[in-house]
Amino acid sequence: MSTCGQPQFRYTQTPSKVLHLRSLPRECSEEELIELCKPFGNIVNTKCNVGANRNQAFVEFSDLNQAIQMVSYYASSSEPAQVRGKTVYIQYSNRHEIVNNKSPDDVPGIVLLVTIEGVEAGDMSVDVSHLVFSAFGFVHKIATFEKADGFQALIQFTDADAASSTRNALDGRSIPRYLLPEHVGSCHLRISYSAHTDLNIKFQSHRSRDYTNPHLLVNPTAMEGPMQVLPCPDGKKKEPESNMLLAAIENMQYAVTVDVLHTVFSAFGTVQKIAIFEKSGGTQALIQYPDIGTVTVAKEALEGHCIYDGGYCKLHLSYSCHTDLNVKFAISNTSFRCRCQSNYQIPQATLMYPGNSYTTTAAATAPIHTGQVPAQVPTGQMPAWGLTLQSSGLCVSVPGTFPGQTYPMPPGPAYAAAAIPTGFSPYSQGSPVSPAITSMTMTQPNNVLPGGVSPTGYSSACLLWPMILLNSLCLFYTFVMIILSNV
DNA sequence: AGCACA
Repeated sequence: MSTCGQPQFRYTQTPSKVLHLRSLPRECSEEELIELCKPFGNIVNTKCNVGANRNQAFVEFSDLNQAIQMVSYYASSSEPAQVRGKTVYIQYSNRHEIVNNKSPDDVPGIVLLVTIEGVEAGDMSVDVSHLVFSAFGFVHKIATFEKADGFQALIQFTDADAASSTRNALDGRSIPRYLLPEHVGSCHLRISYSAHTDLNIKFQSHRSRDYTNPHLLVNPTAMEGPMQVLPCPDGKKKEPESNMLLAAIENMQYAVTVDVLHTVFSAFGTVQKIAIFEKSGGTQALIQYPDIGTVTVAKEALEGHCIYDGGYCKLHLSYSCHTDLNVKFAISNTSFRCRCQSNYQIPQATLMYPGNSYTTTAAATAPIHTGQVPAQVPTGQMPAWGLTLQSSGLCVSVPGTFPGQTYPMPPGPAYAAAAIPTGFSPYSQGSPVSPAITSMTMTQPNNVLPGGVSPTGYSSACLLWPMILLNSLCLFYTFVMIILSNV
């Protein structure tokens, strides 16, 4: 008959290492929850957004005493527990452990959630993400964002197969070092499925990309970067030596992309940043090297030369008065009409460089052996690692084709020699290209330059497919590098 | 503001 008349105490009687929190702000994140509770102990599990209003949560401490400390602290504190300034109420749960009976991580989908702890958003561009994840299928969309504990990206594939093989292959692995800034410590990928079914990318920007829609507008705010790198007024052009090369490109008969410039200028050392812009009716570019010496070498070697045979895209080089490009976002493709590239450490392929007697093998040399000035390489020589991957006999999915399909590596370099015409896009050299890719690209007469030389820059009329192919092949290299770096 | 498959 003891009618205590206070049924609410029922919930606070038995201590539990699981706490029940209510009156949380809407969409309260796990991070915010942990932030609130971690001063009292070790949190081993959480469950957020529960209840009809999704404003309740559970937090499980590793030890009962930790839960007791938290409850008793706020029971006697004059300051209530708060999240985003909203008072939350804490009590012991009537259960003793959190059961996450449906972990969303295990529900397959086409969108992967990728976390890289210790990597900040600025360290990992969308392009690098694209590079890494395209190895297993066509990446449709990418959205990146910064979390309290690191960098996260949502990667959308064509189908669940591509997503799952990517997850299986890359979860727990690391991104090749050369794709990230030097100061980055660990770069282990943690991959789970996202609950998203279709990412809604509104703009192409430094944080998000929709590769299925090349006509999507570039976020105007993201354009600030390239706008800030406009060169000095003409009068100030003749500045003392600097680590920045200003290139005026004359007779722009063919597209000159950051990829092309990167390939050309990487022959002399590591290219850190590239920006292309229009200036007084002409095209100019700024190429940033780590040091003045490299600029000097590149300037002397390339001054007056043409990127393409026949006097096309003639380079006029001078020292820029800038010392550091402020590039706020990076796009490695001209297809978005925003040609600006920062932290350009993506492996590129060989570019025929007529007008000079050698071929730059940027793929093999520039990103990996930084600062190296390669000796002259005979035209047509394969990048060293192209050979390596071919002889390794690995079976991988060839990007740019149907995801999930696997192709055995053709033995030896004969494949490339047989399939690829002279002067074809350098990406094909030393890389196993599916016949579908080869023929498709070859049927683009616009890609073939006088003298049989094909630029890596494509005519603007057919940007999408070449863009995908280029990126995909590039990514394929990266994927192999991931494998190699993990064996 | 009061206990769970989002």
